[in-house]
Amino acid sequence: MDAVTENATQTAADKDRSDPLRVDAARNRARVAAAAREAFAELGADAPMVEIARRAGVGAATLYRRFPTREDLLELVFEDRIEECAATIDRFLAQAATDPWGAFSGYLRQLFDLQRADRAFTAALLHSYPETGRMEQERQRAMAGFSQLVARAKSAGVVRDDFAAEDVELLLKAHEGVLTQPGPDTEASSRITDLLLDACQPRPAR
Amino acid sequence: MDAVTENATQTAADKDRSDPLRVDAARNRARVAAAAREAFAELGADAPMVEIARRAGVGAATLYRRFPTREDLLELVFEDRIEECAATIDRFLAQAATDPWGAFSGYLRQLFDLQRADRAFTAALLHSYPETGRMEQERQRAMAGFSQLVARAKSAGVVRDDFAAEDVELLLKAHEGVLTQPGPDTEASSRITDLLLDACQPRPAR
DNA sequence: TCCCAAGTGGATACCCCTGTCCGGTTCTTC
DNA sequence: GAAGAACCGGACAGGGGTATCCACTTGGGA
Repeated sequence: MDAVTENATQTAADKDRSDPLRVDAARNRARVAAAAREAFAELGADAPMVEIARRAGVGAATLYRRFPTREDLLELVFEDRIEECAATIDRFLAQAATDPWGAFSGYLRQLFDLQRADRAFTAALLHSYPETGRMEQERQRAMAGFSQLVARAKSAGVVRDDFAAEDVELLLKAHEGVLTQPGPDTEASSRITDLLLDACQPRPAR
Repeated sequence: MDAVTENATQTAADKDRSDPLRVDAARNRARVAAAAREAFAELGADAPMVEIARRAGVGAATLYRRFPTREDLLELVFEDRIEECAATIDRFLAQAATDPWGAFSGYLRQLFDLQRADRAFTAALLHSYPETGRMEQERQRAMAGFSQLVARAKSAGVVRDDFAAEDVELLLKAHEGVLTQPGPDTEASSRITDLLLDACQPRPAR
């Protein structure tokens, strides 16, 4: 664990507490966050809590004191990912004007890449958080951007008319299925990616 | 558990033993098999062994004596499913002559239906058993039949040229992903089914 | 420097699951 | 219908995970 991000970002997990953490507590909190990021990406959203504590070089109690539930930890980590999605959408929105299909497919491929790199990514995106934290906010921003991408692609006739922006959920789940099943080779992932993207295109008259 | 299938079919699990089971043992064995079928379909291939024993109204020891490993139990149950796949392929092969796309898509829809009805179905089909039991045999028969279906559909120009019969594995995994993720509604399943089938068709020139 | 609230981590209780042991029961054979 | 092999299932050991407790340590204000 070299070069740990020492800035302990205050999240919803302890938004209620007004007084700042003691320096050692803040350090441990950051370590736990980093370990969680790593463990979730590698092991999935159901990575053992003790494993996260172990990676952080911290006792289980310390972890639970700062993050009482798994959800608290997940939320912290997932915010990064969702934010990443929301951030990249802008780049592709710019592209959409001249290259609707490239923007549409490019963004989806980007999502699939993230998904492949992070075993917990799908859970992050699909887990609907009822509470309206930054998480949910960013998620909606990403969805709104994608909706525009879809609308542009549809009006250009490069995406099937009955495609809905919400279908992205379906595509992610499908890709997840390929990644999850035994033998999660990159080849299968890229193959299903191509198939799924093709499925988004207008159907040929038959 | 009414009207249990009392005929204790001898499977590979105890193919070595020559002398027949005692009647009470055979009865329990059949009960375990029925319970396993039910539990795997409902809970997935990782259904707890004790749960199966409980449903069978049998002690854990009895279950383990007859089926030392989970694989033995899975194999028994999966044989049914695979056999079902292999059996239905013939029906669609007949249809393929006059309606290549209908046969191709019909068979895949059939597979997806089975998958939806049985949470362990995908594991049954995708788990590659190295041993050449009846299981593997039937699986290859099903694959051979499907290959013919694919060949016929491709030569008729209704399935994309680069589609390989082995891609069915990919399609099943993708569908499984949609079923597995939270909110396994039938609607999502049929939506992804349509999308995946469309993806199998020849791509429009673009 | 001293003090104590904040913080820590190892120990622990509990739960769920797997797989085995063994004293008691039941089938089958003679 | 008695003997004994086959069989039964509750009890139990063991492994891994979650979450909590508590005696000890440490940071930072007075």
